[in-house]
Amino acid sequence: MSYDGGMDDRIPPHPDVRTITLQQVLEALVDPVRRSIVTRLWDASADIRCGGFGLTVSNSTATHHFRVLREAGLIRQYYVGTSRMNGLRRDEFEEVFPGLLEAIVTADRAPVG
Amino acid sequence: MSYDGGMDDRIPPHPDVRTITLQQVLEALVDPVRRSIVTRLWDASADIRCGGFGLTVSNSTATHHFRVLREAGLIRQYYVGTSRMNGLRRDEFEEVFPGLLEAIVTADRAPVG
DNA sequence: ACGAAAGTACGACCGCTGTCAAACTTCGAT
DNA sequence: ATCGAAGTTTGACAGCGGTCGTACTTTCGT
Repeated sequence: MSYDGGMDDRIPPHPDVRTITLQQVLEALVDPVRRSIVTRLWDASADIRCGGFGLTVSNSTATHHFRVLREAGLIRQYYVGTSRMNGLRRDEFEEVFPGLLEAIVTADRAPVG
Repeated sequence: MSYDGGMDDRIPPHPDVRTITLQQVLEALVDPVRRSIVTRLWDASADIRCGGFGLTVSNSTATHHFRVLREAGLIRQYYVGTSRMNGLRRDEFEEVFPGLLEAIVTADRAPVG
């Protein structure tokens, strides 16, 4: 079974959720920019295009961050026109690493008590 | 109030648990060696001295890892003779970042289903 | 008092990663 | 057909972080 949302050959394949390693996930989430992306997606009711996050880094750097998140199995990407959409693989992820994403998102939102 | 276990001036001060940042915690836990230390302490019923982990790195590297964990607020260190003991600051940590440590330890233990 | 045990401190090295600029691609609208 | 919008790719660069060896400190046991 495939885990790619749409069959758009412009997007490299998404990893099967069972091949995700904690190492990759932590390497992805240790970066503040990438963590902000995940947190935004966690709160969002709909998928968000790359340009819609208002990231403070250059386009090429943003592309890099999204790729790391995709390869870590955290987000799913697909094209709509010229926009690359990003969605959190929330439920799949929960099955493999229960509680992890929620704990990190919660921790990220509440830096001070 | 102080958070140092014993007043041994050989040990640098431990951070107050309220000053811990998620950034520091993730930077600490992204390293496999340090994660193995935390997992061992999570499972252990008693504190463990630095040499008791059987780390595959040199002594100076091990010292470095323990310092990162201490400064991130994850472990508490104190001397017993010439042995530096390490204990997980589990309950304090749970108050600040609920569910985080358990999620990571669980994820680390079950890489494959 | 002496030596071994357990770590620490200090530099040095090296690979990895986040960053950017510049050139390119692909699609949509005019 | 052309132009702009949205991202990607490539290459380069800089800084950080894990690693080690060596020298040092402190404590315990004899």
